[in-house]
Amino acid sequence: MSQPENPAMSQGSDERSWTSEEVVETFLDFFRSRGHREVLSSSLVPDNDPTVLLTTAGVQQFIPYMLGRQEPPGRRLCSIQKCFRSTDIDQVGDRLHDTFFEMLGNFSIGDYFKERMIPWAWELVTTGFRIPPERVWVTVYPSDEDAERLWRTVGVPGDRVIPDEENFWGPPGRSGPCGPDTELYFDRGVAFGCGTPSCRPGCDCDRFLEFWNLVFMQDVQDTDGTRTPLEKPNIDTGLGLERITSVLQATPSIYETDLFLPILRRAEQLSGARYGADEHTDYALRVLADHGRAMTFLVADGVLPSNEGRGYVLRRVIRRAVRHGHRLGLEQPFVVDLAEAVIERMGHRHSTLRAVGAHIQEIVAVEERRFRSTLQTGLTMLDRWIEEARAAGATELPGEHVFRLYDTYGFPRELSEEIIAEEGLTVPAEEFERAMAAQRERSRAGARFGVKREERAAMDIGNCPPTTFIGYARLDTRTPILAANHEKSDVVSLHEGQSGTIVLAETPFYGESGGQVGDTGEIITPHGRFRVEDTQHDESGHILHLGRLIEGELAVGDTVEAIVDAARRHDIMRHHSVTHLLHRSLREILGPGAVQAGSLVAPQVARFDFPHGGPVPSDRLEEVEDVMNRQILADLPVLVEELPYDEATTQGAVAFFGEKYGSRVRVVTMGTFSKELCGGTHVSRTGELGAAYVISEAGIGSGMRRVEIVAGGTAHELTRARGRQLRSIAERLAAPVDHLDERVVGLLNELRDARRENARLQAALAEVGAETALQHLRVVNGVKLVTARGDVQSTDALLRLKDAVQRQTGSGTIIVLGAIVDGRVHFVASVTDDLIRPGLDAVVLVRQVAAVAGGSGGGNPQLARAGGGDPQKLDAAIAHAESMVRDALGAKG
RNA sequence: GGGGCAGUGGCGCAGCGGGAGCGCGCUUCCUUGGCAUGGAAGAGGUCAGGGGUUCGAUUCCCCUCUGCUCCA
Repeated sequence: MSQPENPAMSQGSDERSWTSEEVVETFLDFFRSRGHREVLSSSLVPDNDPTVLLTTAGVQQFIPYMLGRQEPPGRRLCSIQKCFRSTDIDQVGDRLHDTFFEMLGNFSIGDYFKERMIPWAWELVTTGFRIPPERVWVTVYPSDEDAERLWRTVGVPGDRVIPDEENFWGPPGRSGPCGPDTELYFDRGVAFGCGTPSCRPGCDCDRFLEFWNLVFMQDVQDTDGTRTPLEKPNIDTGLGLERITSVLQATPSIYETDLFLPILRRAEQLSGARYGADEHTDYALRVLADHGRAMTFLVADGVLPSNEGRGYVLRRVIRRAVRHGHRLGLEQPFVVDLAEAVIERMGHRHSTLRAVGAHIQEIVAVEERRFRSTLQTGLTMLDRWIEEARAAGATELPGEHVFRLYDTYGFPRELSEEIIAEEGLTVPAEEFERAMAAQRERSRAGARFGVKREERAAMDIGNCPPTTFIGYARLDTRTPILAANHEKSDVVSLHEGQSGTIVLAETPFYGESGGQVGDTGEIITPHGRFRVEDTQHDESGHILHLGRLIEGELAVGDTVEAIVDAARRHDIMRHHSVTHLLHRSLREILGPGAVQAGSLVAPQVARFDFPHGGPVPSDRLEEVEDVMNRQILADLPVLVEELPYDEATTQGAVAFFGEKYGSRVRVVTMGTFSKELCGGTHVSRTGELGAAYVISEAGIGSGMRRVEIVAGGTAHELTRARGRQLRSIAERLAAPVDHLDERVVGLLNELRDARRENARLQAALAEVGAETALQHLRVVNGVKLVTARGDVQSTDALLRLKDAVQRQTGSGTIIVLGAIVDGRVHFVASVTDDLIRPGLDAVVLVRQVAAVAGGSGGGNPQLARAGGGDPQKLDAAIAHAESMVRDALGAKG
C-alpha cells in the first residue's frame, strides 16, 4: 500500500510502527495512570447472564455493577475483553467482518462522566496514539448537546462533529440502562472513499472507519419504554483492538495487522496460496485467519462443538474453516496447524491458550475429521445427481436436492452450488429458499413454548431486595412474605386453591441452579398453608417459590414458617455430591476431556453430560463406579468454603461455565479427590452416599454422552429391584442365580439347534407331502395340474411343499395347494412361465381360490399366495381351483 | 426444544408389500515350488426393538433406542 495512507508517515512526526502489544499497553497505561483498575477479560461464555450466547462487549461483565446489584472492585475500571459476534459469521471473509475480536474499554461506575471522558478520549487518540487530529471525525446523538460542546472545546471543528440518530445505546432487553453515545471515526483518505459530496462518517464506503464508541449510560428504561435519568450515570467505551491497530499500522484492513498476519501466513504456507494474488483465495485466507482465532478462543473458554447454542456456533466456525481450506486445495487436515499458529501468536497475552493448547487441538481435529466425512458422503450424492441430470439432458439440478444435502447431511450449500456450476449446471436459488422456509415453518409449527419462565418474567418484584439464601445450613426459618403473584400479576393476598409465586425475605429453599432442581416444601402462614412445588431464581437475585395455597389465606407481610421437604432435599444433596465424584472419576478413567457439559441433579437420579467420542464400554463404566465407590467407602469429608475467585482457581478448583463470577465463590472439596466451584448443596461426608451406580450411558448428540447415576436410597431401591428381577428369572428358568448365564447360553443353543432341526424336518416332510400331493396330478389339455391339500404347520412349509412338487413335474405345471396354519387358511399357487398368459397366472388363480374361503391374496404371475377366511371351506376352495383351471384351459381350446 | 435422514451377514452397501441379496472379508478345496492372483464350494442374518395396517411387512404407519444433520 502507498505511503500517504499511514497517518504517522503522512504526519511525518513519528515514523515508528506500532505493534498491537504497544497499542494495548498504551491504552492500559493511559487509563491506569488515571485511576482505573484493570480487570481481566471475562470468559467468552457469559457467566452472569444465561440469556446471552457469547460475550459481545466489554461492558457485559460490568452490568451488575452498573445496576447496583453487585459491588464493583472499583469505580474506574478498564479491560481488554475477548468478544465474539456470531451474527455476521456468514459474511466473514470480506475485509470488514470478523467474529472474534478484542475490545479495549474503560468504564466509569457512577464516577466520572462526559466532561472527563471526551477530553481523555481526544488526548489518548491524538497524543497517546498520535493520530493526526485532522483525520478524526466524531458522531454524536442529535440531542446530546453536551457531547457536541465538549468535542468543540477539545478542538474538533464543527464540520467534523456529525449528528447521527443511530448513536443511542439501547437497553440490552426490554428494560435497563441506556443512553446516547458518541463515536470516533478515522478518515482513511479520499482515496478510500466513494467520492460523493455527502460522504462522511456512517457512509457505506471504506473512507471512514469507526474505531471507538463512547456510551453515556444516563437513563434507565422501564418495561413500558419511559426513561428516567440515572442518579449516577456511567461510562462504557469500546475501542476495537483490531481496528485501532489497523489504523496505526496503516493496513488496508484488519487482516494485515500483526494480530492476523502470522495466522494468515500460516494459512498461506499450508495451502501454498499467496495473499494478495487473487480475491477468491484472499477471501478464503481471511476466513481461515478469523475462524482460526475464533475456534481457538471458543474451545479455550470451554465451548465444544455441538448442535445447539454456542457449541453450534463453534461447529459452524470450524466447518467454514475446513470448507474454505478445501477451496484452497487443502486436502489434508489442517485446522490443528491453524490453532497452533493462533496459540503461538496470542499465547503470551492469553496464557490459557498455552495451558489448554493440546485440548484445543484435539477438539478441532475431531470436528474437522467428522466434517470431512460428511463432505465425502455429500460429494458422492452430488456426483450421482449430476450424472442423472446429464443423462436426462437437464441443465439444472432441483433446489430441493441441494437443500436436502444441506439440511439432512450438513453439506454446505455454497459448495454444492460451486460443484454444480463447475459441471456447467445451475440450481434455481428460489427453490432452495423455498425449501428452507418450509423447513423453518415446520420447525416453528412443532415448537411449544415453556409457560413457567414466561409467568416468572411477568412478575414485577423489582422493588424487593434480593432474597437471602440460608438453605446451606438450615431447612426451615421464620421470615416475612415480601411479594406474591397470581396469574402474572402482583397481588397482596392469595386465597385457598389459588396457584401463585411468593418471594420471602430469606429462604431455606434452593432455587434451581447449576443443574440442581429447586426445592419443594411448605410455607405455613398464620392462616394457611402454601405448598411449594418448585423454586426458581429470577434475574434480579430473588428466589421465587412457585406453588399453590392449599389451605386458608396468605397475605404479603405475613410472617411465615418456610419448611423445605427435608427427605427430598437430602436425596438431592446426595445426588449432587455423587455428581462431583462422578465428574472426577470420569476424568480419571476417560481422560481430561470428560468435562462437565451439563447436569441435572434430582432426588431420584443425577444426570451428567460430557463430551466423548463414542459409547463408553461397560467395563470402563464399571471402573468409574469403582472409583466413585472407593471414595464413598473412604468417607471423605466434604468441605465447603468461600474464597476469592482468583484464589479458588489457582488452587486448582475445576471451574464450570456458568458459575458466578462474583468476588467470592463457593468451593466444594471432597478430601483430596475433588475440588469444584459449586453453588449447590452437599452432604457433609461422602459416606452418606451409601453407594453409587451408573444406571445408563447414552449418546445425546454427536460427541456428547450422558451418564445417569443413582446414590443413597435410590441406589438401594435399584439393587433391590434388580435382585428381585434376577430371582424371578432364576425361578422361571429353574436355575440358581449364579448359573443363570450358562443356563441362558444353553437355552439359546438349544433354541438354535431346534430351529435348524425343524427346518430339516420341514424339508423332509415337504418331500413326503409332495408324494401325496402328486397323487392328485392330472393332465388337462397337456397341462400338468396339481391341486391338493397339504398337511403342513407353516406357510413356509407350504411353499417348500410346492417346490418339492414342482421339482417332480417340471415345466407346463400349475399347482394350487392349500393348508390350515394356526387355524387360518393359506394357499399358494404357481404357474410355470410357459403357461402364463392373460387371464391365467398365479395371482388370478390364488385370488379366486381364496375368495371361495373368504380371503384374498397376491404375488407375481409365477407364484402367488393368499390366506384368511373360513377353514371349513378349504376343500371346497381346492375343488374350485381345479374346475377353474379346467375352464381357463378349456376356453382356450 | 422442533424438523429431516439412516439402522439389512464381520465391514461397506443394494432391495422396499409376496421365497433375504451384492462387494470385500472368513472357511475349505483346486491352480502354484512359495506368494500375489485366478477358479470352485461353503459358513454366517429374530432385515435395531416393540406395536399397528394387511391374506401377507425387511418393505407402509406409530412409538422407543442408536447414529448423522439442519434450525432456534
